[in-house]
Amino acid sequence: MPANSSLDRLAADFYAKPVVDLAQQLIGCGLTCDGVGGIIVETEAYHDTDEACHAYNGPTRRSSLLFGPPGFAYVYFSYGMHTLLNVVAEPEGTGAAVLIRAIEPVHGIDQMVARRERAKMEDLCSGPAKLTQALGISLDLNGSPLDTGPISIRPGAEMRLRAGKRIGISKAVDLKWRFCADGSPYVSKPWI
DNA sequence: CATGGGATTGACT
DNA sequence: GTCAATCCCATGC
Repeated sequence: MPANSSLDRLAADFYAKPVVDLAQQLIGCGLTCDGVGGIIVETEAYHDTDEACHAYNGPTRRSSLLFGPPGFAYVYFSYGMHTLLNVVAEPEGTGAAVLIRAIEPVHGIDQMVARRERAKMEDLCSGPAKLTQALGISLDLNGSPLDTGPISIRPGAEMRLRAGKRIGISKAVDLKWRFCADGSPYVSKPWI
């Protein structure tokens, strides 16, 4: 099987399920961009019924992608210097996405280290903006399809999960919509 | 057209 | 624990 084949990727309809379920099922899956990546160990769910979600106020130019068909990358730019990777979830018409917060580095570690010079292994991808930097994911990948584009997600082993509150948001902070692989050292820091 | 906020990180006290 | 950096986009005049 070629390293970047689309045949073993998750099919687009895999993402057409409730976003909170998808967020848990993506833990343990493989995420790569142009062959560089690793195992997803931390995610958060966002839904248009949820105040903290960009889709909360209905489709706009930025968020309309979230209401489209599932299985696409939604790349969002924040704080003037950081890009965050999301996966569009739920059937077309529902605005929802899973934020990929951390991965365990596996493939192309040399490239990741080169892109993030001062990083140690545990810090390479332990945060949503670190991960996009290490994989070379930028805003021009916004809207790219996960089943054929440079970003790919493949099924992986099931893992023990922990759930907790989401991080870095000011609204709907009590929802337990953050998930991570239990005991992984590659998860982003603050754990409630 | 001007303004303000944000799903973060890294450096410093 | 606190704080600045810095840009896209939604909102409002």
